[in-house]
Amino acid sequence: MGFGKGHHLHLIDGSAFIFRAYHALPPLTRKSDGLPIGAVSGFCNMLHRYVEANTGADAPTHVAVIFDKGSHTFRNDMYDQYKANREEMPEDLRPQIPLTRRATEAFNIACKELEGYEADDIIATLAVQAREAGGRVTIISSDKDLMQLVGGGVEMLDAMKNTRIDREGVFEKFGVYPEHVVDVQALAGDSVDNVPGAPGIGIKTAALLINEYGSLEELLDRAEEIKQPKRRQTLIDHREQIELSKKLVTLDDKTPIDFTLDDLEVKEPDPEVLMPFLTEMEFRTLTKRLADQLGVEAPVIEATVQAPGDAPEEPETVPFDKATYTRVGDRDALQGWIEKINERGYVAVDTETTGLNEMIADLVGISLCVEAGEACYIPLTHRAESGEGLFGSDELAEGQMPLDEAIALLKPVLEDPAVLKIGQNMKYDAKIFARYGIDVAPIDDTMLISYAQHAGLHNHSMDSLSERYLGHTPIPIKPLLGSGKSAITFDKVKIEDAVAYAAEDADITLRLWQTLKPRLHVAGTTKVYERMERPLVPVLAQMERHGIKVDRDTLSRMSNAFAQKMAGLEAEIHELAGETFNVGSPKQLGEILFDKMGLEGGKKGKTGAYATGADVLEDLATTHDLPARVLDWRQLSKLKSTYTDSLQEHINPDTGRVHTSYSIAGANTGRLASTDPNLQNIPVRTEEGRRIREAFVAEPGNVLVSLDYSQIELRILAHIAGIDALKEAFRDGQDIHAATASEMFNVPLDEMTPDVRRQAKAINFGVIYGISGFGLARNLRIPRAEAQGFIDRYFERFPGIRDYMDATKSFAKEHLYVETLFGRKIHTPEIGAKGPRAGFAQRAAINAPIQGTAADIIRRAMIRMPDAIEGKPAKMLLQVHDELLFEVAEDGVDDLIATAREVMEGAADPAVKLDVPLIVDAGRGANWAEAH
DNA sequence: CCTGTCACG
DNA sequence: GACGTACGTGACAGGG
Repeated sequence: MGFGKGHHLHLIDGSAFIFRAYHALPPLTRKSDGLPIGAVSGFCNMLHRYVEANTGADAPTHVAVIFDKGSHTFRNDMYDQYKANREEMPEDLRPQIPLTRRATEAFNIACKELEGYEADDIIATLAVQAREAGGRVTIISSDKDLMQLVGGGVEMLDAMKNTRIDREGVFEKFGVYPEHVVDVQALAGDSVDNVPGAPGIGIKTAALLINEYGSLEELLDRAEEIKQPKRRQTLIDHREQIELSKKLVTLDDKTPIDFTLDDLEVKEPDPEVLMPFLTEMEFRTLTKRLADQLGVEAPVIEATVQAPGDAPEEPETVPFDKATYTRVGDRDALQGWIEKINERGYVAVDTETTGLNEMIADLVGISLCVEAGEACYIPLTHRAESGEGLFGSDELAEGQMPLDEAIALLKPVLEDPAVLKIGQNMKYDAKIFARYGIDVAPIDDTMLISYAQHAGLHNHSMDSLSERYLGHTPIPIKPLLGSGKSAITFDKVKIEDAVAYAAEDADITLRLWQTLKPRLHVAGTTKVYERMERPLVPVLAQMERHGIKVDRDTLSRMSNAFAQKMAGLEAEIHELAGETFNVGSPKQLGEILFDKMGLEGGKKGKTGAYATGADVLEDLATTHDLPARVLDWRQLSKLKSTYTDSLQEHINPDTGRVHTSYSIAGANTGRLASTDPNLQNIPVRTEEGRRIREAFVAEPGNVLVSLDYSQIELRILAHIAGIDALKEAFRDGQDIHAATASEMFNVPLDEMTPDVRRQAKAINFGVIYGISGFGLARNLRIPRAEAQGFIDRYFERFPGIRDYMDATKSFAKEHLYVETLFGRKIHTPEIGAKGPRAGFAQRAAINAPIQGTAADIIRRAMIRMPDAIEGKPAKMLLQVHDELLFEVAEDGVDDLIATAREVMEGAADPAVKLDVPLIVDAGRGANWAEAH
């Protein structure tokens, strides 16, 4: 007999249960592996309580838990801003979503969802069907959007407050009966779902109007009759928006569900299914309680003990074994993996490519891992082994699915907001995927998770993390690719070998994630990771992909000019030396200078060679021509080889631009590092070098705009050390070095000489670096005693600086790390060292919070920048520690400068309230030399 | 592969 | 009292 009179259907709003459970409980994790499990635990308890409470006379005959599915629904097609202001799902909730489905099934309760529809629509469909069949319906939810369904046997139940809502209850809430709820909602809008409604009209006014005119349509048709002029105009002006709002809030009660009410009949839980699930989740109390109630033996849950603090975990229970890795060669196999991934809610991903430069390298294959030891490799463009000839075959190897097909299948998962993609250095993989039209999100990155908790302790490469935390040495790539001239690219690797290598990388990545992610919390750097490391990945990927235009002809002309000058200098040098030798060889040069010419001051280093650094040559240059020529030659040689020659090699043939790569976890202090090429050390200090920046240009119709923080590290020092005199000088906008000099030497500002100012400037910088008399003496080329005198006077005038330095050193000694204002931790394991290393470690500890805080601030600015400049004709191209470089359409320059400056100057807010203002200077021009 | 040198903040 | 010493990076050339 089908559902009908006398039957009672309960419809549970699954998402509401999940969020309530998530927010009600602390972030519990599963003991054995650290999987976040709090929401699942709360969800199960709520289900259990629900079952217990519904066994009496009024028990339902049918029940289902309804979930949302997919983030894109028909409402997004109508209105792209629908629910656009929703906050992203919390990171630790995401992997729990699939588990709540399993929990529902484990309790033997029907669990329903439908792609492209919200849970509310399915609830509406079922409620209407049940009502028409003559049955009763209780919707267990407090969502006001569902109130339009109430009436004719349909009621709502707020499980938290245990209150039932009938027609009168709806009237209390909305001022209208259920049939007019959508009219009121259409007018009032909904800020939670981002439904616009009519501006200035809330629920009260909306109900008043609907009650007066009878319906929304009537109201809109007769809007002219409304007496209040403002209200009248609003309704006339926003008619379309109101009608759209009504469509958005109206539930679809005709969703194409593939089951009937009869499928939802209440069933007893099956202990054979429920117990194993609860055991797997390691819910001790609930397992025991339900075992008692169901009259079965409670299964034993191993009491695993989590390793304390930072001690390495117990060795992995699942050994690494390449035999467990599978090769995915066709559509069906890949679809199987995608199902597994969707079920899990997370997946470790790794790409194999033809090279290390992600702007050029092509995709060769993809590996996936969902569980320790369960990984696969999808070969895509491996070449067939060549029968003869020296060059590999151009033919594709057998047994690979077409690249396009794999991309099309994987795109929805890799872009699914409900599936977390885990990688080691995800920026690389994300850039590769971006070139194939996939925008990978959301992500986690094991390299950054490690960096956020262990900067300064060890590096964060997969090899060292695997050794350290998994006790496993990954398969080296060298034997597969060879080295030197005979090296091959990954597409020439035998697929069999590639499976073992690539799948293992994904396997390791997943295990590292399981091990390291829960420890972020222990280290207290979760916020650092989530707000300052991970969000930077897409921002940098975008900047790197965009690149900066570099004019080859300019560089080439400079190279030629440098070569000519160098040849001239070389001839002179040989002439002066009386013989020819390699000017570029410090060893040969040393012998010429100190042995042959017999100059004074030759010091041999630990290798036995004379030191010939710039400082040595500069001393000699006062009395001899040869070292002076060598200094000139060296400068030109540096400019030519490092810049004018090699930058040309880095111009990408496809884009005509230079694409650097930033390493996020490269510098211990939180700074970025730029490689291949390094665009953070383009010359600027000498006129000759600065001209290289003329080759960095904007596209026609655009200009380059440079914004840089003025004296950011000194400002941070003033704040952290609490130096009132410095803070005031900054607040008054004074020349800080002159102000320092005035304070130190009792010279009025208007009598300041450039030389006194220069000395104060050197001291200011010295302080940031952890000043020493020797270092300052060398920098200023003054006697050491004099330098020490300066430092003593400085500390006398600014005693807070010495206090800061002492406090930082003792903090480092006690904790073995120091911290930035934003909570970034930089470990200082050498702080207790004896001998010369002690000094190094102490100065690094003093410098790290200052340099690191500045790095944090510009990171925060960069993370906010894409949203701030969205829609503007501007692109962020480069970061140089305290500078951001943009390429901007000519008519958008002023706007960009205003916007970007606001973001940069406000980047510390609201996390940290600085006592000194942050000031950003701006410049613009056709090239980087002009803009800087 | 290591060292010295030098470019940047 | 002696010991070395400014902080953080990356690229290139020479030389084993």
